This record gives sequence, structure tokens and C-alpha cells, in this order.
Amino acid sequence: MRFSRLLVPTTKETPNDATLASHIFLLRGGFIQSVGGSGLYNFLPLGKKVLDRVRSVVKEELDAAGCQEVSLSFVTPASLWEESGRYEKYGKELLRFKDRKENEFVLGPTHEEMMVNLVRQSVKSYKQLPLNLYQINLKFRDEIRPRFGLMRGREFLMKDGYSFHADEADMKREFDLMEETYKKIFTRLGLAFRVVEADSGAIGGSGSKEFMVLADSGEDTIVVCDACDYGANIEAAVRQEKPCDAPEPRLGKEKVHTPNTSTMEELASFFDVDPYYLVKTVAMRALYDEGRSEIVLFALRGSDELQEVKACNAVDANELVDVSEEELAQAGLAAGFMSPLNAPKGVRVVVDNTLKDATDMICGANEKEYHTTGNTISGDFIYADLVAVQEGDSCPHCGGSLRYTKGIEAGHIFQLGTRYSEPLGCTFLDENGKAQPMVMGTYGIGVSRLLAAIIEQHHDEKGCIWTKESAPFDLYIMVSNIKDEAQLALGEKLYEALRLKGIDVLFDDRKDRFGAKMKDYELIGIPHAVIIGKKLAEGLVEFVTRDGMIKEEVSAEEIASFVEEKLC
RNA sequence: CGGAGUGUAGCGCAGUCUGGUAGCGCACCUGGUUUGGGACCAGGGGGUCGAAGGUUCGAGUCCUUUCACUCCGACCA
Repeated sequence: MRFSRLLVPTTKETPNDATLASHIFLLRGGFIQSVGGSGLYNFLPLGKKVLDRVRSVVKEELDAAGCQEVSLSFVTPASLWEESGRYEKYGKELLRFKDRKENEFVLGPTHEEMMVNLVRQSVKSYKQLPLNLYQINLKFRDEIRPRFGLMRGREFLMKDGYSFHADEADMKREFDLMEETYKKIFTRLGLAFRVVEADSGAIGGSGSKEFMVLADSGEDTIVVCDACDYGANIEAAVRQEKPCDAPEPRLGKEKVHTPNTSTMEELASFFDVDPYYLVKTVAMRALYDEGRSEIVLFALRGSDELQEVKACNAVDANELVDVSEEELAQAGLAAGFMSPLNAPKGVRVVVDNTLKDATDMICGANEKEYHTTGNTISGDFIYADLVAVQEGDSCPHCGGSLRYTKGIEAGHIFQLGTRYSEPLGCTFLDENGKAQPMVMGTYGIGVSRLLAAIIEQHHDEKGCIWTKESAPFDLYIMVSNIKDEAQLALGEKLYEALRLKGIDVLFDDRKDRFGAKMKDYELIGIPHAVIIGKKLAEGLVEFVTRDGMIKEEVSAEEIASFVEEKLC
């Protein structure tokens, strides 16, 4: 491609609404263009090329693993979502609209329903299983706060795959195969990543893993062990039980006046005990389908923090929101002095596993300015893991020290089971001619998000540094001064010769001066460049490696074979 | 949804306090010079100042309403 014919509107100035390196460089480099609507972007020729290259890496590896590509309708009938029970649960993120006949539709944010519908219409026998179908298509999610360019757009390109099996064991086999396939994809794209255990979120099902591209700008906090390969999203991370060295309070059963003890620290110093022996009771309003809601109490040790996603899962709610003091009072609860032990009738209580049958605990008295001591925590509660793992906690696998790091969620694989096949009636006939729901897995990759992730991990202060398999072109050739006939002639010759070798070349034949062209090259970030400049008079040209801006002088006669050797 | 901002040429901004002919830089077009780190000279095109209503002889500027976008938080495969 000749640069003079390519639409690449690079800019010197940074758009004022971009803060992240990937967002800034993708805009400045003329890869994408803001549409004006929040979280909506156009892909310009360069961005589209990168997108296609990333897409083809994904496709190649999936096809090699036996998956089959399909393409599902982007507009999907609401009735399918009602069938699966997600029409409500998915909430406002789901863009709903009506056609001229008042039929309801949604723009697909994910396509479990559509794919299950496809399969239930065409697969009837165990002989047709297993099956792994995927598509690489647009998704639309009406995010509350889209941001950071391609990192969190409302419309984005996603690879979503779905597998169908006759039994659980075969689904797990496929799940492992997809994990390996994803590792190959991310490795080919040149990304440093970590596979971590994750919460399943709105998709449902059990056992899911996220592929986190490691970057400080990532929106997810992940917990990793340095001693072994354990890693988990903070929402799903677990730890080894954390014993307490401090002595038990041994206070006996008593009701104590405790003014000015609104925090755990104040309470701990009031009784002069370790917060381990205090019960922290957090009230949240849990929201369910059809507008139903209730106040739920979550109890855990004073030394621990509540992990809201775990809490939400424990009561199978759609969402947890804060409760005001007035609402608490109405429900018969004294804010700041609540306890799992004397909750009013009808208020559900969830107790953290570490508190089960704990003795000698200090709880609120559910009365302003009073606590009770010497409590044993037992009763008809829901028990669950509610704890947010902290840095320095012990790894559940090897006991090593855990720490936090940041990641960009670029892939997520789920073991779904029959979460969708059952309600949607996606069944097959087994060897005995008996109808069984198919066991499913689902596998996603944020393809457009990967562009942002690659740049977050591979850039410098001057611009993008694309990896080999993601780059918009393999090589950039600059004719420093196109009025110099020798320079131009060599450029043209090299451009033709390397193209014939199958190298995708961007040939900079623009009239601009050296400096301007160099800035564009650095911004666009093609992995390698050949610069034909003044030293051609001495028979020399430069070979540049973008990562580190390493320049090597090469004789003009040998440059073609030199490039071939470096790139192929 | 809570908090904070911003809307003026394709992009980045000034002008708004104190009402009086719509400005600057980049980009773009024409001609010329220049060609190793975002060149220079000369000339030129491009705006219903986010929208609606109001006050006024006169509104980018004052008042009211509204919309959009951005940032922090909440939220989020």
C-alpha cells in the first residue's frame, strides 16, 4: 500500500477526552474515529486491518481445535430471552426496541439464546455431539459508563463460542481444550497474560476462567500467588484459613454499653480485643427479578472485608445496593449495632464460613450503643464465603503470599452445564432413545478490546508498537526525500520486490519531510522499517526495529534479502 | 444513579466575568521555496457559538429549560 493513497488521519494533538495510552494512540494514529455517541467508534483502514489480523489469529486457532464458525443475527427476538429467563435479569444493559409491528427485539449483548435455538432446531441425536460453534460478530451492551476507547465500548467485536455435549465429562474435556487454545491465541498475539479463576456473573453456570492481559491500566483486580500459578479475580479469589494469634476475649455473656463505636477499630480498642473476635454485620438490599427486593444481613469477622460479588451470589440476587439508615430502622435494625443473632423475623442472614460455630464473639445488640459479648455464632443461617482476599493472605494451593495486580479481561470461558439447554428445551436422544438436555460450555474473547490490550502492553511515549501478528503491515519503507531520484527508485524497486515475497509493505511515498514521516511511523508502530535517506549516496540504508527504535545500517544492495531474513 | 466539568471551524482552544461586526494554533486549498526529526513565505476557503425559549435597540456573552459528551464513584463476562 502506498501511504499517499491510504486514509490515515494522524494528529499531533491528543483529543482531550482520551486518557489511556491505547485510546490516545489508536485515535492519534488514525486507527479509529470517535462517532460522537458514547462508546461508539468507526474503524478506519488501519484499524480495520489490525482488527482483521487479530480476528484471523483467533479464527485459525479455533478452527484448528475443531470449532466451526457461524454468524448469528445481531437483532434477536425478545421471546428467546423471555424463554431463558434473562430478559429481566440482564437489566438496562440490554438494548430493547420494537419493530413496526410492535414486536419486541434486543440487540444481542451475548448469544447463548440464539445459539441454543440454532442447535435445538438442527441437532437431535447423541451421534451429532459434541459440537463447538462460534462467531466473531458485533455485540451491543448499553453500558452505564463506556470508557477508554475500545477498552469498554458499547458496540464491540466479540468472538463468542458455544459447545454442546452429551455429558459433563465431555464438556470439561472441551473446556480444557479451549483453555489451551486461548493460550495459543494470546501467545501468538504477543501478550503477557494470566489465566485466573473467575466469577460467572450474568452468564451463569459453574467454573469459569478469565484470561487477563497484565497491564496497570486494567480495570480488574486479580489476586496472584508468586510461589505457584494460582490466580483469581478478586471477585472469586479464596485464601487459606487465616488463624488469629491474639488471645480470645473470654468476656462471658453480657450486654455492654458501647458509645462511639461506629467503626471496627473503635470497637476493637473499646474491648481491647483483636477485630478477629468482632462480628461485622453489613446490611444490603438485594434486588431480584420483577422488582422484588429484600434487606439481607451479611456477617463476617471484623478483620475481614465483604466481597460484594460473593455476597450477591450467596443470595442469588441480581444486584446489591446500599440501604439507608431510615430503611434499616423501618425493618427493625439499628445501624451500626446489628448482629446476625437477633435479626428481626423475615430478614435473611448470610454468615461467612469462618464464623460458623465461632465462640467468644462480640456482636451488635441490635440496639443503639449496645453490643453483646460471649456469643456463639450458630443458627439457621445461609453459610457462604463472603471474604475479600487481601494482599498478604495465604495462597489456597501452596500457602505462598498473595498479592494484587491489574488485568484487562480479554477472554472468559465458562462451564455452563444445562443452565440454558434446560429452559430452552435443547435436548438430544441418548443411546437409549431418551431425551436429555445438552451440557454446554461457552467461550468469549473481546476481539476489539484486544487491540486496546495489545497497545496497553506494547507502546512507548511516541506511539504504538504492534506485535508481529497484530501489526497492520509487516514493514514500512520510507523514501526520505522523494525528489531524490535514486532514493525513490530504490524505494519503488524494494516495494515491488518485497510485495512479491508476500511481505505486506506500507510504502511512504509522501512529499513530506523526514521528521513528519518519522513521527507518523513511530505513532503507527509497524514492527520494522527501512529508511532510504541521505546515506544512500554511500550505498547505505537503515533497518529500524520499532520496539526500542533500534537502527542498523545495511548496504542498499543487500537490504532486500536482509529484510526477508528478518521478517520471514 | 451520586459528585465534578465541558459544549465556539475537522482537531486543540481563547472570547462569556463587564452584551456592541466570530478569533488563534493545527489541519485543509493555490503558488513558490525547502527535504534526516512534525519546514518557510504569500494568498485563500470553512461557523446558524449543543438545542429551545426569554430579557434587550442589540446575546457566543445575561436568565430559564433541555440535550449531549468527559472525568471520579457506584456498576460491568
